Amino acid sequence: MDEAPYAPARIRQLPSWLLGRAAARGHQLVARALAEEGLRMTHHAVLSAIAELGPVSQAQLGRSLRIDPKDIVAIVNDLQGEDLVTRAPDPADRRKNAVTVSAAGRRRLQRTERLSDRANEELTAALTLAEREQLTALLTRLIQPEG
Amino acid sequence: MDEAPYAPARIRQLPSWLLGRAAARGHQLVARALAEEGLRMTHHAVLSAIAELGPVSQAQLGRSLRIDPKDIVAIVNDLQGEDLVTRAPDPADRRKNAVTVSAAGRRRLQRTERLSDRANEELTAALTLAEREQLTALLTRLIQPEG
DNA sequence: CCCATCTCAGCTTAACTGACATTC
DNA sequence: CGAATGTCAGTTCAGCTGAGATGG
Repeated sequence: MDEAPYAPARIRQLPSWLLGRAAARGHQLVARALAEEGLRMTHHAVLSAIAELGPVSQAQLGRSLRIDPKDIVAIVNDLQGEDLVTRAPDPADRRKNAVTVSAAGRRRLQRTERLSDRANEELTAALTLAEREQLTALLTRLIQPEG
Repeated sequence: MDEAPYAPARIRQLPSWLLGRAAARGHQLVARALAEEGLRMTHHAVLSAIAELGPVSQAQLGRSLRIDPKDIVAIVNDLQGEDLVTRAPDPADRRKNAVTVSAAGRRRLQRTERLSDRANEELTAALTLAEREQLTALLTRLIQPEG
């Protein structure tokens, strides 16, 4: 019974299943690496986006990263609690918050980016450089709403 | 401020991030499709694996699908509660349960497989057939422990 | 004795739903 | 008025940890 084949053929071919397993492995690798700096994967992504997009509204952050804007609230709360970002009312549109990375945030980001890069390198260790680029391109098209 | 570029470049290139977003989209599509038949994605995968691997132990199911054997317990409980599978002690090794799909399980599986296939087709609609095969191959190698 | 299998209780993260006040 | 933004409370699913009982 235990000599059964490696993986059931039906399931093994489903993109949704493969994506789920691969994402789980990736999340595990990256999350463990980032835990060293006390950030979760989503927090690191949001912090990185804030650093890159300059003063940015929370709604815009959600659209950029395809994260529910409601979840951005809690994440920015956490980042602000560690003084990694600042949240100020946008003078031009008082509904919005202008979120900006702090100096401490940039320093932390520098370290977490190194850890994240290393974990992603480990995740794709089985692939050649060209294959990694292929994978990136395919996944990017997969998550675009419009082809 | 809201004219910021589509996605932050730093994050957009990380395999772990792309996998997470793509998996989230795939899970949403498939889960909603399967909800029509009252099965969750993991339940459908386990049911499919049981049907394919014949009488199989829970530990073997976990290894095949890369699911924690402890989570298999609850899933098989649910499937058994709906009479989709039977769980009998393995006479050859009394530690094990021999899990088998029932007639009702096969009927349900037939319907959920159609729904699942349709959702996966929708998930990969932006890719050509060759690209889908490429993606499947790359992801498969990504989740293999060895090379 | 060591190892594998199964079960249980509980936790964490990520993502989602619904409702609501504020502002454009 | 309708639409967008931000906040709050609660829910679901997947995956994980630790502990323990049984059997090979």
